[in-house]
Amino acid sequence: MNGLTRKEQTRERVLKIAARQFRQSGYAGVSLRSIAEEAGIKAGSLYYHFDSKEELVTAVLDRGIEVVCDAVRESIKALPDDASAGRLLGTGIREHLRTFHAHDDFTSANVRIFGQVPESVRSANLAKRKQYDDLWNQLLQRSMRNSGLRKSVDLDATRLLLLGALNATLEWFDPKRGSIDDLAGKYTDIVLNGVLAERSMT
Amino acid sequence: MNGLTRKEQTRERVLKIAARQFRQSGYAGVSLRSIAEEAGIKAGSLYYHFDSKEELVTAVLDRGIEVVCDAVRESIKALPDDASAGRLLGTGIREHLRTFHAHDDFTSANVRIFGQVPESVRSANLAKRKQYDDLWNQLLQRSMRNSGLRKSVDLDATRLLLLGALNATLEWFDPKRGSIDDLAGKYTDIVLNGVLAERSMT
DNA sequence: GTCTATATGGGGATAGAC
DNA sequence: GTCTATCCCCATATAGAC
Repeated sequence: MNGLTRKEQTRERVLKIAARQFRQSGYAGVSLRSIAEEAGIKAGSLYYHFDSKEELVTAVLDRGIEVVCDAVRESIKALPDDASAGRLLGTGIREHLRTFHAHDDFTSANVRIFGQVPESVRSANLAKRKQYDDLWNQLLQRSMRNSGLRKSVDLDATRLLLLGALNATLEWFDPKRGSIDDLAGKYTDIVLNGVLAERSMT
Repeated sequence: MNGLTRKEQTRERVLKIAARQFRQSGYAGVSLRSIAEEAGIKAGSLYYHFDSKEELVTAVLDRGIEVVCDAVRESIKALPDDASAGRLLGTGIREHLRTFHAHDDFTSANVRIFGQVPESVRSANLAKRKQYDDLWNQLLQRSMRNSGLRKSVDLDATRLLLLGALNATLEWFDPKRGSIDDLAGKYTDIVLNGVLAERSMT
């Protein structure tokens, strides 16, 4: 008993398989036949669970954002009001990476195929992406308000640099060659303190 | 006269069209018919220029790396031997972004579809990717040798963070809302100096 | 260099049986 | 819930005319 009806169980199994295949082969490179085959059913049966290929890929893309957005939001809530900029950003970075790689088929499918799905699918997912961007904007503004950040840094650029770097880890990270938390620590250190031996402000 | 034979001109036109379509629709989402149609020829005629779809996409992927690798290598060569870490990294970052966005259909196609092309195509392009990674490793080691970088920073992590962030700009950068050189300056400042108001080394 | 014609196989989606 | 059967369309690649 896991609280899911049989229908929900099958839907869940299909979603996971679809995410992995979309990640590996792209949106057009995956056929409903191949998803169904791996799920142990026939292609026509998928239409009992999803109205179309577009609805199926929409569910995959949405989950890729939701899991990370929810996890980061909750981890930040648990911090004290006066948490330092380093603590805020370190927590956000670590939690993003942890959740990202714990659901890597969904998150990677999102990052990889977002730009190649039909327009209606893309715009539906864009709303969720904006929510996650907003969460990071709040995080950065809170860090700035506490006088924790240099006043000359551009918060939009910081968010874009950071999330771009974090998302890119999906393309190379291998848990056999290092832990997620080590990686989070290194990335946090670089972004907080920079790589120069002696700062050279302009 | 641009020094290209008629055959080479057509091949060049086809490559540019293919790059844009692959970027937008993914590898499997692009048909030779649609490439040919946009190029003003018939699908069968493509086989006079390329042996297969795989050979065509290989040419697109390879150029996406080559243009950037060549540009960054040349820009670094022009620097004095004792160039500072800030100057070395600033130049590399700026030149990467400039070339990346000057050939964005090729570079974006590479970033987006590398993970979804047939294995033989991917491994052929991987050799070129390694060359570019090596170039950045040299750049970072030279910066470190000049005692320009903190000894505790992990150079592999720095390279991965940086190139990940730079590549991700393809997904959002809009020249109408800011210049490439401004962006390069902001990214360079963040990576060199960090975002914290006061450094907190661990 | 590009064309037309064709071989061969796979795609999303639907209808109705069970 | 899942099946089979089917509609209609599109894919890569080749052969040979021009």
